[in-house]
Amino acid sequence: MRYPAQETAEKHDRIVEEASRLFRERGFENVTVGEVMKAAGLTHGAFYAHFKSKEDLQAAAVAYGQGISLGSVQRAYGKKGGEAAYAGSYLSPKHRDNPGDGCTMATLAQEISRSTPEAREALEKGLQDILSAMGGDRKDAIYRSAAMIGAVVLARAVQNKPFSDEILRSVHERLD
Amino acid sequence: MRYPAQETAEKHDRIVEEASRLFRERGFENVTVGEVMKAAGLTHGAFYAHFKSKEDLQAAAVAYGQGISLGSVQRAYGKKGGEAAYAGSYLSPKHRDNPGDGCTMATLAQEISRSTPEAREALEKGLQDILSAMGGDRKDAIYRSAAMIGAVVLARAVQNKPFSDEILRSVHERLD
DNA sequence: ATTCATGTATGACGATCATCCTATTTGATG
DNA sequence: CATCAAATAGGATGATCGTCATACATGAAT
Repeated sequence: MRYPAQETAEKHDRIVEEASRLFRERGFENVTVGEVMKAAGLTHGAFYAHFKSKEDLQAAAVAYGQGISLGSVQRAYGKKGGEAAYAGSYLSPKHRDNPGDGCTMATLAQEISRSTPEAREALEKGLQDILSAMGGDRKDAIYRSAAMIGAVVLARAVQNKPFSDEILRSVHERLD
Repeated sequence: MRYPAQETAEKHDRIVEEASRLFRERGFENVTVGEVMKAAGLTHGAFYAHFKSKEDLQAAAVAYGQGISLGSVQRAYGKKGGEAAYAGSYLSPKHRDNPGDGCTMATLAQEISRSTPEAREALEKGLQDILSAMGGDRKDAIYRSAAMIGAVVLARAVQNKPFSDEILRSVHERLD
């Protein structure tokens, strides 16, 4: 590599980060390669020097997003009462209202289901890692994850704010 | 109307039904207006005699799908042990493997979140109706719905079959 | 300093798709 | 039977977007 290897790697990472954020905000289909590159401070033509295809980027963005989520879980569960604290922040209006900065599964899981094996693999590995990090009974971890994801998905789909808040609160109460 | 009103209405319904099925199978963005019309036995040109736009059709398809789901809930909860029976069928491999014939929220909720107010309204009304039909404690109905939807979403996203089955089973056990 | 593989920018291509246009067909109505 | 609004078919249009081609810039290696 004649370009500084480090800078290239940083640009690569920035593309993935911006893609991950944009995808979570608007879904894979509603974000163009050009937008991602612009957000990363480059033009669309340079994209294919970094990724084989948009689908390739999608898989990388899912893996990145799952990594961020895993970090959140590890950080929360590392402290006392982490399980409750994690549920509290996951089921917060803040998380609901900021999908671009939140859980990848709660924004993209359905689209990923219909996506490439690579993207699905990235989701799956992330989920397994998260379940491990949650520790305790595995069935419990699965159940809690499903309930939290379902709650945020519904809370985001609903337009009526009180109803949306009610969904978050109801599931939160049942998980304590 | 010079065309038989009944036949026209039936065609209208068939378009919505086929659209609902196709959208649930592949998502809004991956189904074209032409495909829907073909599935309904018509050509793409006739579409705009029935709907204002594709978005209009999406909202109608969501409303239709939610209506079907409401019927399922009402039918199950009308019998003794209906709550358990409903969870059993919702969390079944059959439901997971046939999204085109299943719950609209479990396939399209995330896309609907980013869709028109009309589509979101259709989801929201359907959810409220379903929660009412589930009866009992409303908080309980909400949390059961969130957990079931989250479970199916995750079970569909995951590629490893045993893991996918495990997700369905784990959530099912916790709901009994 | 010269070289040259790696990145980057700009523009173009080709495919897809929602939507519109126009001509044609249908059958209820009078 | 004649009429004509409603419905349909088939094609055209215009926009979007992933991807590629070409030319240029960069700076590590020699």
